[in-house]
Amino acid sequence: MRWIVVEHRPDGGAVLHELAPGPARGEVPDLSHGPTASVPVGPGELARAIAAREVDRPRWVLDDVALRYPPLLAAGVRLDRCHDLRLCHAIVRTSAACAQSALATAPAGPWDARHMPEPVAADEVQATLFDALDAADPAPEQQALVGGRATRGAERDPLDPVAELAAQLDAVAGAPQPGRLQLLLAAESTGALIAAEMAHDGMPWDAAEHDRVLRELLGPRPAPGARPARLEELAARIRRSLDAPGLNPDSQQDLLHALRRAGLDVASTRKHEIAAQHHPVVAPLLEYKRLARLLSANGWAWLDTWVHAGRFRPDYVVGGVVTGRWATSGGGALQLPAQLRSAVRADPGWTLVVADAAQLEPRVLAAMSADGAMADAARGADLYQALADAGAVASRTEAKYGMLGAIYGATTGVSAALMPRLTATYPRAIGLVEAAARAGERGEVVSTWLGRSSPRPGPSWWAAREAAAGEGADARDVTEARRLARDWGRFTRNFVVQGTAAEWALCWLAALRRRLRDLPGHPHLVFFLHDEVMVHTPADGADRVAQAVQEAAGEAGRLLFGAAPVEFALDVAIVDSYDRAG
DNA sequence: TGACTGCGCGCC
DNA sequence: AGGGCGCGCAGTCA
Repeated sequence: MRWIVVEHRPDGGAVLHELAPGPARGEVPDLSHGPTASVPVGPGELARAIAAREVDRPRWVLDDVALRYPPLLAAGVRLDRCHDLRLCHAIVRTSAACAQSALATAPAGPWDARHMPEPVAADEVQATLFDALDAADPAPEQQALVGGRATRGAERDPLDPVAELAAQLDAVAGAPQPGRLQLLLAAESTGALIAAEMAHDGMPWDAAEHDRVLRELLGPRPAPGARPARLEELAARIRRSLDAPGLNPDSQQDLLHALRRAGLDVASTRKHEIAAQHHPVVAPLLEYKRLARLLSANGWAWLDTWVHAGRFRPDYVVGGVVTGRWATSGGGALQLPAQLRSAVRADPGWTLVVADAAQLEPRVLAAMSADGAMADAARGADLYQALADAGAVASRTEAKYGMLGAIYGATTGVSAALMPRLTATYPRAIGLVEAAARAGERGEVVSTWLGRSSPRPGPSWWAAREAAAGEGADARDVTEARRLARDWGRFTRNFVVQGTAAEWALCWLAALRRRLRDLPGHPHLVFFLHDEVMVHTPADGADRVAQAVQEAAGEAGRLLFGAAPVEFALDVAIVDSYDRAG
């Protein structure tokens, strides 16, 4: 495979560095003698120069796909493969598998910033770097690096993408299982391409249907800042039943006082606490909270801001969550409420293929722990039912609560009570999450299957630990330190499973994207959420897309776990609108 | 006025 | 209940 590093220049041009193919299977390039050729490309010619080379489907090495790819997409250029230096740097730098590498042990630099700095002339470099770097990352090391670019030509240029790639590949090569990290870096990078492509293509969104749903539930669209009729009506009923004429039900504080004055035994305005009361205010108040939430999170203002020309374009943030899940920085795409899914509607003549992985996290746990008994249960379409049928628990509901409790770290209630039985029946699976929890309680780093590592606890965590172990420690110090330790243990317990599930999902997505590319009619991904994908496709190609989704799930399982005997079952639906799925 | 925090909600 | 998020609001403080 060809690898081409794109070095962007401040003037909008670039230099394309061709790398020599590596010795084995051509996966990793040979960087020992630098690039084999370096071709300058003028401003305005970059998209064409890249498009011309894309016919060979090289791996494009970019400093920051989120920054560089959207302009290429706008110019009609799509990339098949890439390596995102910024995202991969973050993984390699924190991975326990690369802890001894030069990249991991170096001081923080520009590649540790949340966004890559725009390229600027040398005399402006310093200010830009400081702007881009996280405030939490102290400055002294930066000065040396920045100075290095301007004055010390012999040392590594901190913004040199070829040198950065070399450092990353070197760190990965030194890991105990380099193949896993290579897969993770490839999957993360493909994710960056997909996120940009989905933002470019947009999710089909029927604004008229959205407006219809809002009118039906809230009444006509009010003037800006005014309450819709239905909410105003409910507010009046709430004021009457609490005998609080001036009450603003949007104010938690006012509401709490009014509730208590009316004799309700509540300590907060939480939904569950209110629901447990017997009082005429309960029904209208719960309805008010439900509708007020819809209005503020996904009302007309949201529609105006996020939907244009029939497309919803959230800003996906690849690697935005410590576990490797994606985040979004706008539009709230991670929480599209069920009430509005009818607005996600395929174009005329097109349809939506919606697929989600059934019980992904317990299946991932079964595979990564190589727990034979649990893998047996994970061979069918309904893992929870299989756990119940195997006799580990009494019912499907218990199985579900028990597994979620095991993965999330339940300490009380029904779920915790199921743990002894689960531990006895699935010792390897439960042992894996328990070990991750114990490691976290000790402040150690844990890692996913492919090698993404958890962050360390912060200074206050260690301080509490010190205080509890010190001479003058009292019972409160000890209790507090134990609580913090258990909290962090629950985080690391969940990290290994959620993070590995995110890796499976990334591989699924990447495998699906490659298959879609070969199908007619340009079916394309329009949505991805943790364990769920949506493809917008010409209606007559939907069956083939559904088949591709299934094949991709199988491929993802094999990529991560080899021929592991775990089935990654999917629920697949071919629908005109999202509310018809699942 | 703007930055920040906590609350409450809803998604996986 | 227990993990991970984003967002809008209200309240606080500078």
